[in-house]
Amino acid sequence: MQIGELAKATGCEVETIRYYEREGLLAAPARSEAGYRQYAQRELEQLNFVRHCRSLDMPLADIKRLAGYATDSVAACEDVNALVDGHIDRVRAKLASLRALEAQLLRLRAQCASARQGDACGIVASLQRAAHDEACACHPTGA
Amino acid sequence: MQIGELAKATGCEVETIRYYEREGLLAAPARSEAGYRQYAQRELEQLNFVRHCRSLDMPLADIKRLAGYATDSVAACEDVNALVDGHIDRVRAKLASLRALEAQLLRLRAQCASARQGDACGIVASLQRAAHDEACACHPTGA
DNA sequence: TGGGGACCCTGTAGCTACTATAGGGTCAAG
DNA sequence: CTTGACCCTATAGTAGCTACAGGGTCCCCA
Repeated sequence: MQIGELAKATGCEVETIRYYEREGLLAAPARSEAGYRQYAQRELEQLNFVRHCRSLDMPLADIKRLAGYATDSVAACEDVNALVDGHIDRVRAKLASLRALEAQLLRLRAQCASARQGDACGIVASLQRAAHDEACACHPTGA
Repeated sequence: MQIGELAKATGCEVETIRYYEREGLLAAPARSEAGYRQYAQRELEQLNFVRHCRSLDMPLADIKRLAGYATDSVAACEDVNALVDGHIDRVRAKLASLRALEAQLLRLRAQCASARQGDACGIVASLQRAAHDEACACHPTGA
């Protein structure tokens, strides 16, 4: 299998495959006489493993470690769990901050008309006021 | 005000301030004889505006446009709303994908013991099985 | 046999929003 | 006159790709 076929089979761009190889996530494959990469079923599975982990948004470094455990998985349970738990924590933290962000943006969005100053859009006015108030809080005598 | 004081006043790193200036988010300030940047209240507010928008996770390009509307805000309402709405959409899409991701990760986490194969951690086994199944689906005759 | 198009190769630069150096100059205190 | 804190520019690094540039290979069709 050439790299293009592997790309089609996995839904992964050719450049991305070469990138994974450079980064050590995929073993360097056999080469044809002309220097073309030659892949077999094994490498297809390896790449699918990586893509599956990436679809779970795991960082490449974590995937590298997981792949290591895949060949030597005895007693790696604790490490694997720690890794997955850490990832879950990160996802949850991001979720919490995005939820707060959404609420803030919706509040801001509602300012368009309600905080309008003359012809100026209330959103911009609101953002400016916040910046001004913070500036005054920093330099109480400066205003 | 020197750049260090501005940094302290806004909670923004000195390098970040210089970066914003390079990127055109902050106007180039006056300079002392020695070439030191000299900031006034106006620039403090400008930077607070940027930081406030960044705390809403707006991309720098959006902030640049918003800052433009701040000085010329008449009739910009539609553009501002489109910009904010677009950002809200992005945040919501990210939220949805993160929620799905969290659920997937929790399912995966539960595999540790339940999908265990011999001594191997069930999480790794589960990821490997997924990769294998996808590989077989791609090449039904190849397995 | 020659030409074209599809594929492959390496190496490097770009993206976001910073952060962190390297290598220098300036300024005020002691 | 030195020390230390500050400032300057320019460049490289971060994550995970993506997109070239500039070349080689392969295979088909006439």
